Amino acid sequence: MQSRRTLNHRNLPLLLLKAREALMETRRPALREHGLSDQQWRVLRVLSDPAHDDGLETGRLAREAYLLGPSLTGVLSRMERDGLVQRQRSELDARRSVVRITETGIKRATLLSVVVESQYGELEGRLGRPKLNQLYALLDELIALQQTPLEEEVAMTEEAA
Amino acid sequence: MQSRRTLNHRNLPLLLLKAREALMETRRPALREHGLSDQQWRVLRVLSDPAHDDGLETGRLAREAYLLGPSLTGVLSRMERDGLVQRQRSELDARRSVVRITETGIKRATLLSVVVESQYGELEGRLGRPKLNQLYALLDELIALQQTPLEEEVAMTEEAA
DNA sequence: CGCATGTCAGGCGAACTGATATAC
DNA sequence: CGTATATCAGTTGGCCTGACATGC
Repeated sequence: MQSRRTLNHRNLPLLLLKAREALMETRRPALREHGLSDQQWRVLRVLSDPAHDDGLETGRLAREAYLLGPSLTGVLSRMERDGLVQRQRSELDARRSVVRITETGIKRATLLSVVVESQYGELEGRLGRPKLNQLYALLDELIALQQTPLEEEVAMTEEAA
Repeated sequence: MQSRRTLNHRNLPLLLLKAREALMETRRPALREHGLSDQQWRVLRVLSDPAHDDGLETGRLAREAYLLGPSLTGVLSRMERDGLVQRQRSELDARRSVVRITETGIKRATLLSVVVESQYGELEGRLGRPKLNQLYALLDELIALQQTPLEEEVAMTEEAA
């Protein structure tokens, strides 16, 4: 017999949150020592890719750093205040804003990358490369799954298009 | 050759965040329709376990719902305002506060459980039970890992104890 | 007394919605 | 014209630290 109002499944979102927090617990102190919030580090990490040295539109940056537009605006103004990035209007399309990492930002990112990389090394050593890859794969699949709408909805969307 | 300031690993915390958000994207609308924040639902879910019908200390509740003490205080006062829970001082130990779910809270939780359960069913159907279990296991292991300090630190801690 | 428990106070960064300039 | 882009304005809920009252 089934007891009333019982949830039969494990709490997957909570499990994901805990796993993330478990990782961030070792990473956060390093970020904070260098004056970065979680979101600022996500942004800096994207911009520190040399491929973006010529700047990146905020729209694309928001997608890659997984932030909403208005949140990114706030994050960027704090980072600009701290000399980590620079913003300027695009010359080609004046609606767009382009963000570029500064030398200070590069130094900060380089420093932190070393720490983060070493923490990945530690993790790999403990969990093992195969399991880590397995985890990546499962997460990728889970994310892709949720982005695939149900069939009825797909049909409707395609009809509308 | 290695390019400068490159991060060689995938961004696992971000991946975990995206996976969580992917799940919550389908769950959140239901929560919001019933006037619950993510954290409120975590709390309600714990309290809706019939085993806690006689109340739960806020300390234990905080651990189980994965919230910090002061955050829980705020969450609970909003939930009390909305008639979902009741708080009262423990009679045995007047330092402690005991939270109990109300009838309204039970109804709300029961309703939402149905939705959430059906979403798990959907997920299982798409991802497959084996992979889901694999994911649980990997996340459990990851969480446990990070809770295990390094050996030196273990030694130091035990020495201190 | 020291210690544990919960709450309060206050500041903060970010989520989020809706409105607004701007320019394609 | 309508659409797209970024920002602004403002509210909110929660994180977090430090202090505090209370009672073990």
